[in-house]
Amino acid sequence: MASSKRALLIDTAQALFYKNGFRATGIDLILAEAGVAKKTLYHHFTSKDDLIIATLMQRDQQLLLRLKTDTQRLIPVQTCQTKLAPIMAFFDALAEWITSEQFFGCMFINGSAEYPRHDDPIHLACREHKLLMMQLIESLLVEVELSDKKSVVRQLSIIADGAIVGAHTMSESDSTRFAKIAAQAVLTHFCLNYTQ
Amino acid sequence: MASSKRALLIDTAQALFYKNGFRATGIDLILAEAGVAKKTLYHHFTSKDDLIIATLMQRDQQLLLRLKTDTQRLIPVQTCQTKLAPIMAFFDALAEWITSEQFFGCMFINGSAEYPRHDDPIHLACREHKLLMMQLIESLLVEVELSDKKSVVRQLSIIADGAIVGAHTMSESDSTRFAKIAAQAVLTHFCLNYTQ
DNA sequence: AAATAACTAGACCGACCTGTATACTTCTGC
DNA sequence: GCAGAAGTATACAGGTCGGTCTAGTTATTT
Repeated sequence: MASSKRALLIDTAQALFYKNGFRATGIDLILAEAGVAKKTLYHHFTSKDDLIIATLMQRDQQLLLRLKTDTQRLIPVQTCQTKLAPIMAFFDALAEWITSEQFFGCMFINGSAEYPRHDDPIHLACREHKLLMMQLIESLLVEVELSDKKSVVRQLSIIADGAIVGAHTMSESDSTRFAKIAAQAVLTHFCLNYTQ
Repeated sequence: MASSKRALLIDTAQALFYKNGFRATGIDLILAEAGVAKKTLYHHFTSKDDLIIATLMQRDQQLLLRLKTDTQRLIPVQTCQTKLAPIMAFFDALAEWITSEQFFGCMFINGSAEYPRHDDPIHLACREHKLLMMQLIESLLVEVELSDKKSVVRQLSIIADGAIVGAHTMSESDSTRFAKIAAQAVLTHFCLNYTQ
């Protein structure tokens, strides 16, 4: 195995950063939790910020993969029109994630909150994830005929983010239910071939 | 004046916390910026967390007042149905705030991100603000006949939060435009007496 | 005018932070 | 089997953190 320690460090850091925040989580805690020497960390990463970005990149891939997989699994159980099933299933996948045991909001929204400067590499990494999330939403709308697809993608992205924030900030895990309803309303409004 | 220093400290802290984050902003920087002695800070506040909460409470009042005022001002220029004008004006007020010079997201979303534990006093203060925000949205819907008002309030609240997050995390200030469109779609869908 | 409250300036504390250096050990590829 | 990479353990540097303390100064109130 090339560098299992590197992977172990990222996994440990991810759990701690997500649960407690980036600035609140010290290097020493990560090292103690992972059982790894400090020298090893700085062998694989140039700085804490570098570790944060690597953590965000892994989280990005894992979360998108999870949402994609869960969405596909949930498409068949949708009761709506076939072409809308993928995007509706996406909101169910979102609900599963949000109501799962370990949910502390979106790591990327949290990251951009802790590193507010728009030119900060960490902030930019968070932005990158949100762009990929929008691409995922767009990919689930390929079969849907919309009067303005770009606009609908933006609207659904906003609704998804709002649901995540609502669930975390207000500790109300049922926000995805309302997000799905809002998404349906948007799709009804802009779908050219919609049948209730 | 009872305690101008206390007000000065809160004002200074608010600007710095908002721009740079809570944990990233040290007590010493606030004191230097405000030109106030450390002893004075700990005369008015028991701890940094106490100052943070006082800051959040002031911010809560100021932001809600600003949004209420701006909403009232923007009601007359709405082109939609009269009864929907208040809530539509709210999304324009949101847009004015988001596109204003100094915007670093929602201080309460950021706060709950930095203090993720749901029982943390700071997290709870952020939650409180979001509840008041929902009350504001609800108050703008009094004249609107809706099939399920509670549900619509939640949906609009989610859309508003999504717009704020989108503007900050993705650095795209036009998110409120799409939020307003989504809000219109939701209202169209649930409004009993809607006419386009 | 006296007393009390609010304030300044700055030293200081212990804890914690990121990151580096030293010295040694284990693993791994050729 | 040996060289080099990757690892451990730990001390340490240099700084910042929140918070306390002392001592003296200004304001306010009665």
